[in-house]
Amino acid sequence: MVGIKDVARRAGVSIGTVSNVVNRPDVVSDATRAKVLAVIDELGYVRDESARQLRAGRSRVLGLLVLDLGNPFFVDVARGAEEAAREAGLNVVTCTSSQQIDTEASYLSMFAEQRVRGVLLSPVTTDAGALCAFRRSRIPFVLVDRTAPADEVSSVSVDDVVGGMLAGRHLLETGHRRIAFVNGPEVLAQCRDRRHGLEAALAGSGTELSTMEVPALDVASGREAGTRLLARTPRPTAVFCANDLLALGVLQAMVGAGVAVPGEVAIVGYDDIEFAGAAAVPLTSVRQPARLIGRTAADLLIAETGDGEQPGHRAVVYEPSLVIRESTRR
Amino acid sequence: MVGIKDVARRAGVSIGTVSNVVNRPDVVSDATRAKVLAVIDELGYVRDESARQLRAGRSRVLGLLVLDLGNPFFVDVARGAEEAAREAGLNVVTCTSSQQIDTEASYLSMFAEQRVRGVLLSPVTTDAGALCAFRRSRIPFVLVDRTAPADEVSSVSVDDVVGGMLAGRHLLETGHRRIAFVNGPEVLAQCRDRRHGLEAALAGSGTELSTMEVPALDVASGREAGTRLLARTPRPTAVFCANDLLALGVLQAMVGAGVAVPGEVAIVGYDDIEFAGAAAVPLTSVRQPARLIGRTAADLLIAETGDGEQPGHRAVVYEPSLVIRESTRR
DNA sequence: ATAGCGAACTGAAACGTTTCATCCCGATGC
DNA sequence: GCATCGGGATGAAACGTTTCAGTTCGCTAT
Repeated sequence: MVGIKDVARRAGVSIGTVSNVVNRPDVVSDATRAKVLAVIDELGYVRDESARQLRAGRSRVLGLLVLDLGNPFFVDVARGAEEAAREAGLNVVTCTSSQQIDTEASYLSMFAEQRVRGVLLSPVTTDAGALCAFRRSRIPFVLVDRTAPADEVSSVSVDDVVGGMLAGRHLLETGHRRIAFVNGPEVLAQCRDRRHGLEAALAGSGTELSTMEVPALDVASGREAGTRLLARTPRPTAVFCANDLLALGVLQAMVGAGVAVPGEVAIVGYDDIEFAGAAAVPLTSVRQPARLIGRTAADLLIAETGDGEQPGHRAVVYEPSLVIRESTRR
Repeated sequence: MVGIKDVARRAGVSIGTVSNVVNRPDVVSDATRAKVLAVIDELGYVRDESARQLRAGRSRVLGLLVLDLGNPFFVDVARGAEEAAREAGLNVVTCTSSQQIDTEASYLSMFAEQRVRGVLLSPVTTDAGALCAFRRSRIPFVLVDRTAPADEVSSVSVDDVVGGMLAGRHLLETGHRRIAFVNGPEVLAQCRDRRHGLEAALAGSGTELSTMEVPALDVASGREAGTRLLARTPRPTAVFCANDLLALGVLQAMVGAGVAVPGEVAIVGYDDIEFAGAAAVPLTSVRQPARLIGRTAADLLIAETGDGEQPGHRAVVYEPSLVIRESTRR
C-alpha cells in the first residue's frame, strides 16, 4: 500500500508538505502543489483513514442503529439522518439490531471501538445493560423513535399514545365494538404506548378489546396473526396493528380467506409506509414523519458533538396523524 | 479517553501484558489476567479500533454498496451478506448509491480510505470512471446483481435476460398482444437486460411493444408511468415493469382510476419482494433469490480476501423464476 | 547594510495499538 | 551446584497520519 511517505519521497518534498497539499492546499505554493498532486495521482495514493483518525482522536462517522431495516419506516429515518449528516460532512453507518438485545449490544460496542462521533439509537429497551454500558463510553447519542427524560439524553420521537388513541377513536367512530389489537413484543416502548393509547380511547365505550402479542413486527407474523383471528368466534369486526407490516400480513390472511375488508373486518395499521397505500385494500394508518425524525435526530446529535458550548439535551416529540383509506371505510 | 496505558499503569503491569489479556488471554497467568480485567472494567476501557487497524494494516469490515435500500430486494441482499460476514467474524457497513454515479464514487473512496477488507458492489455502471478508479486501490470486490467477465472480477447475479423472457412469454401465453414495458434508467444493466429478454420473447409474435423509461425505480415513478399509460389510446392490455416498486405504482394508478386489474390491464413486476404478494392485486413477479445472492457474494469476497492461495474469480449466475399471481390471471 | 518579516517548507513528536525480541526467575535434570 | 528450560512479563519498534515549533530564504523597510 502506498503511503504518504512514498509520495513525499517521489515528489522530493517532506511528509508534512504532502499532508498540507491534501488538507490545506492554500498554504503550499502552486508549483509544489501541482507536483505533489501529480505524484499522488501517479501512485494512486489514498490516505489511510484509520491513521488520520488515530491522530485526530475521533472519527467522521455517525452510527445509526435501528430496530429493523426491513421496515420501510426505518429506511426513511435513515435517509433523513443521512441527509443531515452529509450536510455536516459526516458519514452514517447504518446497522440493524433486529430487535435482538445482544445484537444491539454488539453493534454498540463496535461503535464504541470505532470511536464514532455519535450514535443515533432506536433502542430495544432503555433500561437494560447494553445501553448503560454504552453510556460509560461517553460517546454522545440521541434516542430515535423513543422518549427519554431530557435531562439525561436527547430524543426524537412521535407520541405513540396519541397514535394509539387516534386509531382507537377512529374505530369507535366507525362503529366497531369488537376490536382486536395485534401488538409486537411489549419490550418495545412503541408497542406498549400504542396499546395504552388504544385502551384509553376505548375506555368506557363498552368495547370488547382483545390483544394478541406476536414475536416480530413483520409481514409473516401479521399473516399468522390474521389466520388465528379468522378462527375466532365471534370474529372481531376491526383489527388494529402495531405496525403496517403486521397490518399487511393480516390483510393478506383476510383476503386469502375471502373475508371482505373493510366489509367484514376493518384494519388499521401504523407508520403509513409507502406500501400501505398500495395494499390489497389501501390501509388506514397512523402516519409518522419518518424522514423528519431521522433528520432532526441527526441535527440534534451533530449539535451535541460540536466542540462549542453544549446546547443541553432536548426531547422532541412529533404528533402522529391518521390517514384514512379504504380499509376502514364503512 | 482511557487508553491501554492507563490500564497498564493502574494495574501495575506493562502495556504488552494488557494487550495480551485482551487478545490472547491464554498466555497470561490467571492472577494477572483477573487483575487487569478488573481494572479494564473499573476504568471502562474500550480499545481503539483505528489504532488496532493502523497496526494491523487492514480492517475487519466489508463494504456493501447497493443501488437503493428503499427497495426491499436490496435489504434482503444485505441481510444475506451480513449473515455470511458475521459467520466469518466480519462486520458489514451498508450504503446506498441511490443510483447516483457520484454518490457511488464518494462511497467507494470512503471505503478505500477506511481500508475496508473488501467491497460488495451493485454498480450503477461498470464502464465509468468511479469503478476503474476504485480498482487501483487493489481492494478486492465482488459485483452483486451484475455480471462481469470472470477473469477480471467475481460476480453474483441473476440472469435478467431470462427474467425478461419469462415475463414476456407469460404475457404472450395469457393472450396479450399490446404490451407496455415500464423500464428504469437504461444505464442500469438490469434494465437493459430485462428489456432484451422481453423483446426476445415477443419477437415474431406480432406483438405491439412500447417501452417507457422512467427516471427512478420507485413507487412514485410507477404511479406516474401508470397515469401516462392510462391516457393512451388504445390502452395496452398488459404492463411489464422492470421492478416491483414500479409495478406497485402502476397498479395504484390503475386501481385509483377504476381500471380493472387484471381484467382490463395485466401487470407483471420483477423481484418478487414481500409486498408484491400483499398488493391491491397480488402481483405476478419474476423472483430473484435476494438473500442467497448476498450470501454467496459475501462468501466469494471473503474467500478472495483470505490470506491463503487466491481461489480465482467466479461468475455465479442464478436463474430467476416466475411467480404467477392474481395480476395476470385471465 | 541590516534587521525584521512572512511565505514556504521541514523534521519530529504524538496518537493507541500489536508484536516480537528480550529478560527474569523458579523449577528441573544431571 | 550448574546449565537448561520455559512460563510470564517487559520494552521498544512500527503502523500512517497530523500538527507544530523551527528553519530557510527572498523581500521590504529603515
